[in-house]
Amino acid sequence: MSIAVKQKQRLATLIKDAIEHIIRDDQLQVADIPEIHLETPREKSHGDFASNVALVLAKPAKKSPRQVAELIVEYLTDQEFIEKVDVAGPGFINFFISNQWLYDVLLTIEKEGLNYGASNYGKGEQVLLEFVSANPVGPMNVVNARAAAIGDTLARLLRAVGYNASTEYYVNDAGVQTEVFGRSLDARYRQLTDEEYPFPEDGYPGVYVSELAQKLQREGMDLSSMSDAERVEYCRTWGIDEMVAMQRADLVAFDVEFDRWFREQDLHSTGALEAVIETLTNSGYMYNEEGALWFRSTAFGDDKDRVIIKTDRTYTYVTADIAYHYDKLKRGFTRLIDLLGPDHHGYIGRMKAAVQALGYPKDALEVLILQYVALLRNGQQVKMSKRAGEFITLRDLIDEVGKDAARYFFLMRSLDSHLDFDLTLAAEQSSENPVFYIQYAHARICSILAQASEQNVQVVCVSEAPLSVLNKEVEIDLMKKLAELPEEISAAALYREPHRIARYALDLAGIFHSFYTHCHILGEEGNIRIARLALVSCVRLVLQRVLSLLGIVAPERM
RNA sequence: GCGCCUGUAGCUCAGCGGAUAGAGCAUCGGACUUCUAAUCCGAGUGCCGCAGGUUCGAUUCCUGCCAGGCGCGCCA
Repeated sequence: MSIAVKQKQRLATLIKDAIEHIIRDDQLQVADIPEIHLETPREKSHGDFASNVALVLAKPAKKSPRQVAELIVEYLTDQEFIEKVDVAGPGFINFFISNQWLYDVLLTIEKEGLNYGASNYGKGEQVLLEFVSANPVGPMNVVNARAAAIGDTLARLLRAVGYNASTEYYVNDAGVQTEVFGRSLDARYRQLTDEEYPFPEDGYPGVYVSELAQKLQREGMDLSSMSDAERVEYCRTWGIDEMVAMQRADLVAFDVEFDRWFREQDLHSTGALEAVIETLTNSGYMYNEEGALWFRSTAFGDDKDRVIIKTDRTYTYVTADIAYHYDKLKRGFTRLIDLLGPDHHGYIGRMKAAVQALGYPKDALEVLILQYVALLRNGQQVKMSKRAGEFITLRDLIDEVGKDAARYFFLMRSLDSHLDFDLTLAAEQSSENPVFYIQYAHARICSILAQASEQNVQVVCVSEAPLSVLNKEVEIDLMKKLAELPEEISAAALYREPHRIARYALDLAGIFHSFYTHCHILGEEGNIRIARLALVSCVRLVLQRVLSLLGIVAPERM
């Protein structure tokens, strides 16, 4: 349990004891005591922690909130660590407590190091996080890039709170689009020797297909002796393997590595679709109508039933997706998280229905919807046309603004937010760019610590440092911020809100920069210097911790 | 028509049941003989889309409406 949470519990217990005592003395008539909730007020004059119990208790007690608050304060047993208790505003009880807990935070950070803030909420539960899963017939776009950053950091967060999280990329290598892709590649290949050769009307227009054709000419098999069908099939499989390899390489450059790349084709070749259809049929959720086989997803709240086998006896894409999710569940994952684009929200109902029809609980599947990204350059929206094959890819983004800035910009907003990504700002290496602001804080600390060691300044471990000299306002602010991290990590992981960590990093860097200006370290002597060195080394560890959760480099020099 | 997301400072967005609604950018004015000025300090700005409801208390929860984005196939 984090130090901050411990303080809250300590105070909550005191309050509860006081209320019980008040009831025993018949000063207050209430049926039961509400849950005592302690919060950290944003306003410093409201103390270190505050409680609203009196406001909640006022009505059942038929007294004014302030009267209740006064009564509680009166009954609080004296504690050494409590310096002052106020009743303020409409009836809040504000606690001012001694700084010892903040020094304990520093000790904890030193002890836990880069694991600071970890917990065991997940208790090792097996979670499978699926994200990106872009079609292997084209480069990844900016929504895929956003999904990559969010999904990857979410996985890191889930691991930090004790889940056994795996990541997976589903490769749609079996659909009709892959056949179109095969024909497109074949046509471009033929055009290398025959300029007149026609390009399919429904073909993929992007230049990457032509580039792939040139690579095929250099490295692939000789296609001249093949039949038309053989050529297209070869182009399809060879081309998709190439595309997948490219996607994987781009994601690696983005510091996103998947535990597994799952091929849809494997479901088809192992008979997984037939198997899942049989399972659903045996459970009574399938019926024939108008020459097609339907899944009664409305039995679980979906808008309409879904076709599983079309009249032409082929499967719909939903069929493979159901088989895929069944496969995930059978592998022992008790919670599946899918991170999808906004155009897939209609898909939630049918997949949740499928999971239930297969005998698993409804919330075994959790679908997170990511909203769109608009790219801005010099204040103008960047126009993209998928038809013309003109759009900014993940690779372009990394080349233009760098991996760290790109990840930060995707992670700084909530999933629900329609993100405006300002390329000009992200590429800027200046104070306006939040990424550099955070990294600069880290570099500054490294510089101080390096100079301390050059100058043979005594650096002791936190447990031996005279921490009680850390009592200036900005020092307290800094330690309080450090104390918040464990709760921030839990909230970010459990509510699937990675942007909390991006914001936390920015806040922490801001307080550090202010501290840096107001409090010198190497220029000071004795206890102050020793204690501040201990403090900044803790700040450095925490910055490293949050940057690594965000997948952003913590540079030693800038 | 139905569904999802959004509407908060000039701009981009936090906050999502509590006390005087915040941050960055933009604007203006200060601070480098001392650990990196990629920094700091100060200044001001808000019918929290509109209207009801729940509550001791609503930007936060509920309902309706308005506006914007995106979906709604025996496509994937």
